[in-house]
Parts: sequence; structure tokens; C-alpha cells
Amino acid sequence: MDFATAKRINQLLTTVYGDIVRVEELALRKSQFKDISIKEVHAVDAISMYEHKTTSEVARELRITPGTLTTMVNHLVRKDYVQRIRSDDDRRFVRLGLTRRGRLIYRAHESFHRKMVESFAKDMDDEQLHIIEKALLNLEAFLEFASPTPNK
Amino acid sequence: MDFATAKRINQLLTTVYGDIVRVEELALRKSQFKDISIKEVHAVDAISMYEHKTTSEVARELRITPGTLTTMVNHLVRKDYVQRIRSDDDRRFVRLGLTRRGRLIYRAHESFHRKMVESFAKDMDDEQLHIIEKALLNLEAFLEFASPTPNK
DNA sequence: CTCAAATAGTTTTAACCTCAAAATAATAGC
DNA sequence: GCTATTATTTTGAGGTTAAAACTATTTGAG
Repeated sequence: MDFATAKRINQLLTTVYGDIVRVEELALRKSQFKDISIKEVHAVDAISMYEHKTTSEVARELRITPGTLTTMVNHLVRKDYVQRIRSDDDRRFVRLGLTRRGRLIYRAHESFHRKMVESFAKDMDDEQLHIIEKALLNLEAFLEFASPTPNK
Repeated sequence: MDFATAKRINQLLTTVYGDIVRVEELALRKSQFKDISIKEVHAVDAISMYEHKTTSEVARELRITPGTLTTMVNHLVRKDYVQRIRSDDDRRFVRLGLTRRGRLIYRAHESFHRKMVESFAKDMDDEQLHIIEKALLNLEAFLEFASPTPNK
């Protein structure tokens, strides 16, 4: 790969995520959901629609500590996006679910991402999509090699 | 594009950046540069080697406010990564430069990214690289459309 | 030339996100 | 029934950020 191309691709890779977050944040401010931050939306996304995962499971998925998620969930409960459901079989567990309002923003967020990926892969055939997925998987493998995840 | 592929690509896109940052942060902790955060390294990167950009220019590039950059630069000066150079022609401007130590970490960071992009594009020919760049540009265009950047 | 407006940067304030460690609550094993 | 373990919450502290007020400097209209 020539130097200039590497530079451009690096630039794109490192810019794109920040741009996604910025656009999402902006869209929230202009929507009916002004009281929720993008991090909180990602928590809503991880909690997801029907699974009722535990606090620890969701925290692991978000790569934050359970303590951090607890305060986040406090806010999200107060703002009526999330509900806590104590497990009946083992009352140490707290299972998390979305309220009606939580499900609304979940779907809005999902729809944004669907549109985003669609436009990302616009005019591409299966083979081209495969190349892109391969590249992203290469990247994941590099990162995994650079710093192995403790798999539990 | 079929649903499952879209899901996988979305997953990869949204995970990858966080993984890059996590790996970089971990590498820093294990290196000789333990006193600098990844955000600060990105500031060093934006300040760059020889240009002596002004505070506002660097802030714009990093998409943070000048006030935020000022406190960041305070830390980086104290830790001997960055130096402030008052402009002589217009003494309102502060130009930013790297110290010896700043240049060291600049090159280390640059090298990490070079390796990263290389492994990202491993075994790909020019045409395949072009497809990937196209996809990333599509994504940028979508984001730009979703929320136009105020170009000044 | 002088002073008001504009410009660049800094300081202050407050919010949010985060983690580590201690505290609390519940369960499991002996 | 204790003791250890597990899941969550609370507490305390630090990092990142933006907004607004403020300082220093320059520009330009009169």
C-alpha cells in the first residue's frame, strides 16, 4: 500500500467514529429526546428490547464498570427510559428493561444506524461487502493481537 | 444488502474505534509515557511536528473548544510534551510546538497507526483498497448530509 | 491619535463520565 | 447457623468538556 493511501485511510478511520457520535448527539438535541446523552442511548441500546440482561452483563458489553452503569441506570430510570426488575429466583441480580419511552429511542437509534450502514455500503455488491468486512476483521485481529482481551 | 451483513458491519464499525482507543491507552500504560492520556496524545498528534499552529487551529482540528485545549496544553506543558510560542508579529496568538519528549511520543503514535492500517489492509490490492476508501467516504458523505458541518 | 470593537486565548464554573474501593444485600457451602 | 462468595450500589476522586466571563492585544473609524 502506498504511503498516501495509508494516510487517507488512517485519517478516515480515526475521524469517522467521532463524526458518528457528533451527528447522533446533534440529532438528539433536535429531537423529542433532549434529556438523554449519546452514552445513555448506547446504554439503552445495550440493554435492548426483550432480553432483560443483568447489570453486570450490560456493563461488560459496554466495557464500563458495574458501578458506572448503576449511576447511569439511576438517571435513565429517573428519566423514564429504563426499568429495574429484581430477579425472583436470585434476588442479588437486577435485570434491566426498557420502558415505552426507552423502546422508542431504541428504535430511533437502530434506524439511524441502519440508514448509516446502508449508505456506507451503497452501490456495493456482495463481493465488495465481503472485502470490507474482511478489512474490519483484519483490524479487530490486529487489535486483539496488540492487546489480548481477557476472555472470561 | 442482507440484514445479517448489515448487522455485522454495523457492529464492527461501532466497536472498532473503542477498541483502537483501548489498545492505545493500554500501550501507553506499559510504555515509558505513563503520564499521558490518549486524548492528550491526540492533541500532540494534532499539534504535530513542525507547523506551529495556533491554539484555535488545533482546537478546531480536534473539534474541541479553545478553552478545553488551553487546559489540556497546560497539562502537556507541565509534563514537558508541548511548548507555547508567543507570536511576535501578533502577540494575541499562541503557537504550539512539541518538545523533544513530545516528538518522541508523536512518532510512537504515528508508528502504531501505520502498523494498524497496514494490518487493516493486509493482502489487499489497489482495487480492494479503493473499495474500502469509497465505503468510508460514503459514510462521511452520509454524516455530512445528516448534519452539515459549518464550514467557515 | 484615540477609543470602541474585534480577536485570541485563558479562567471559572458546572456538568457529565469514569473507576476503584468500600459498603450492602443475598445466596451457597460447609 | 456461620463464612465465603457473588451482584449491586455507594462513595470519593479525577478527567474531559462546554459556556460564559474575563484579559491582552490589535484593528479601524472618526
